[in-house]
Amino acid sequence: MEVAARAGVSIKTASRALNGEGYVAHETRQRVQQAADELGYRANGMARELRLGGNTSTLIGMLGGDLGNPFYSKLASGLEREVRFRGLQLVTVNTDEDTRSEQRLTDALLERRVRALVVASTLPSHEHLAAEHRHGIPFVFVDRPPVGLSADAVLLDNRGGAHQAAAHLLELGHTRIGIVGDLSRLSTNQERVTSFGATLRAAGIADWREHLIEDAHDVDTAQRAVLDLLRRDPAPTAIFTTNNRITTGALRVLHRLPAPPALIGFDELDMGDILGVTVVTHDPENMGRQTARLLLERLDGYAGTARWVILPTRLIPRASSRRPPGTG
Amino acid sequence: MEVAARAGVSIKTASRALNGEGYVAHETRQRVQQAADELGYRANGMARELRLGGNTSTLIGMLGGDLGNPFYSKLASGLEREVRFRGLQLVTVNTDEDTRSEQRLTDALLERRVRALVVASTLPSHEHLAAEHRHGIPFVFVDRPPVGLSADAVLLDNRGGAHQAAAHLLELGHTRIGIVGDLSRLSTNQERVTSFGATLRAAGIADWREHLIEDAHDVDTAQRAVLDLLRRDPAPTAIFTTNNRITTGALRVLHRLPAPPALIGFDELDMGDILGVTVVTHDPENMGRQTARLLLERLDGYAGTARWVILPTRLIPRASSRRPPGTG
DNA sequence: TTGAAAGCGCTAACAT
DNA sequence: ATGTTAGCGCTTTCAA
Repeated sequence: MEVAARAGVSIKTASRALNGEGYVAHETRQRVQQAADELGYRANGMARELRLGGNTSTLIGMLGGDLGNPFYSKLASGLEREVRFRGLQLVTVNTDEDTRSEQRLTDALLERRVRALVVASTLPSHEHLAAEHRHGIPFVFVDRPPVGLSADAVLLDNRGGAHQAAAHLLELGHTRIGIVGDLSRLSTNQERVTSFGATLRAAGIADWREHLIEDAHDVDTAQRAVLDLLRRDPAPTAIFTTNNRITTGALRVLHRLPAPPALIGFDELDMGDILGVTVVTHDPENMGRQTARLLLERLDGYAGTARWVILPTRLIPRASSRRPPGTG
Repeated sequence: MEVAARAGVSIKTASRALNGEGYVAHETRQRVQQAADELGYRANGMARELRLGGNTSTLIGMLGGDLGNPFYSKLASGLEREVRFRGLQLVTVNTDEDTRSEQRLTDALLERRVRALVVASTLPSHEHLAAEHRHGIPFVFVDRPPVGLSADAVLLDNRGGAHQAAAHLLELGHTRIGIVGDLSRLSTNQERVTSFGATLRAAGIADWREHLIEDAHDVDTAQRAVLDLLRRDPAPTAIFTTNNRITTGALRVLHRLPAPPALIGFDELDMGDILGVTVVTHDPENMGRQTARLLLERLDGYAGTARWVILPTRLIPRASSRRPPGTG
């Protein structure tokens, strides 16, 4: 250690001084501190952890496909606040929904020995994590469940939420309802779409898939999908959008229409109340807290079977669903 | 290395096999690979980097006070996409605007030897980073400039944007204009407020500070501040909000009013066009790209003086500022 | 094609 | 109160 030399002490004494361990003469400590400052010295955390055996990291990794989405950022924020109490730090990485990226970033986090990993994955399978998981590093999956791997998860009641949305529209007399969905391979989307459809079918609407458009993954695509639905004859009198981005796209189209169809979106919107959009809402920050809870219990030694927490959703009726089927 | 033992080879051979270096017998490689799989082995990135001397990390750290804010998440996303081309990975940490947290997280990232650091700091000074910086690890400050330290930065033309907002309102005939600002210690806020005020003063409005409320850091506080302004007699006929959160708070109040004052907000809003809110906008993703550019040039060896990039802002007039001063 | 030894920066254990 | 030795898991260098 360069610092030790400059201060004229042994390497170990320098270490003691810098780490504030006892048994260092006042004057020595000062000399070391000064040398360190002059050199711009910073302890090498990697070497320390390497020496200490690897489970001293205070880093929790979180991996997500689209952490820019307010849903995930609120989730992360709830999680972060919770783990911070325990002296743990959250680092997040964004995979941009790119599978290769997700692989590489998972490796990077794991190789750097994060203490635990929170995964909001878009991958179709997580078997590549199985070995790691058996080795003891805790994973908690959020929003989307682990596949090919038994691990803790915090999920939404997607089926329940979609069911409420469908029931609400049926009650208002709608029978021709369009659905605009996200990537069809995503489990969240599948659950929302199929549950919504099942409720329609149970009400005697057998051909609900006629008005289903999926894979509208961004706002622009969603806009086009909604336009497509509206141009049909007869056009749907109501539309269900399966997430916040898609709802945004739908709003961009609908707000220009003199007599727009009814609208229900999954996920609350920042301006949902102002815009009067009926939504199926839930509490992302609470999701973060639940995630933290599972994580911390694992860190505290719980080694039982994987636990899944399913969080409730709630329908908030607002103006956008009050438009009766006749108006369109 | 446990794997080596299990495969019955030397530790070095195992290393070679796993890293795909040449000169390993086919059969040996397979044996090693199998042993690794069975053991759930994962290379220890810390040990590798330690051995390699420390500048092999592919991690870029980004530190922000409120990465959940769409402004920062868009910025991060622009940055991420850019560095990914270079095989670099972005990890972000959120300090929740907490000074102690910011300190600790900076240390954590630096101790883990990230390759470079992007800082959206809320600290009043960054002198503690000076030594580090001299040591060669590149910093790029975004949104808020470095203080007590000479480093690259990507900033917004806050003064210009605020000036445009003020000029726009003056042109429309407003003379009693409320301002709701963020934390007064933040340089961004100071620039926006003082520039806005200077433009008013130049137009003969000397008492503009009468209608200034600062430190409205979250949506709720902003709501209360706007209500406070509106209850005054005479109330302002227009309001300028210095960031997206505050604008959101203002909208919550104004949208319920029969004859709301005019409104201009700094930062674009997700639903800005739908809601018809006049804003001073800019391009956060581009900010991320510019940040990446400065960063990568440093990584490529540029060692010249610090460079500041100031990005333009643009006024988008929409319905919310078309409300004339007489209406309120 | 494989292996042995040394050392990256650090700290625990044991001297002194 | 301070120093020495060993070793964390890896890779580089040199040898076999």
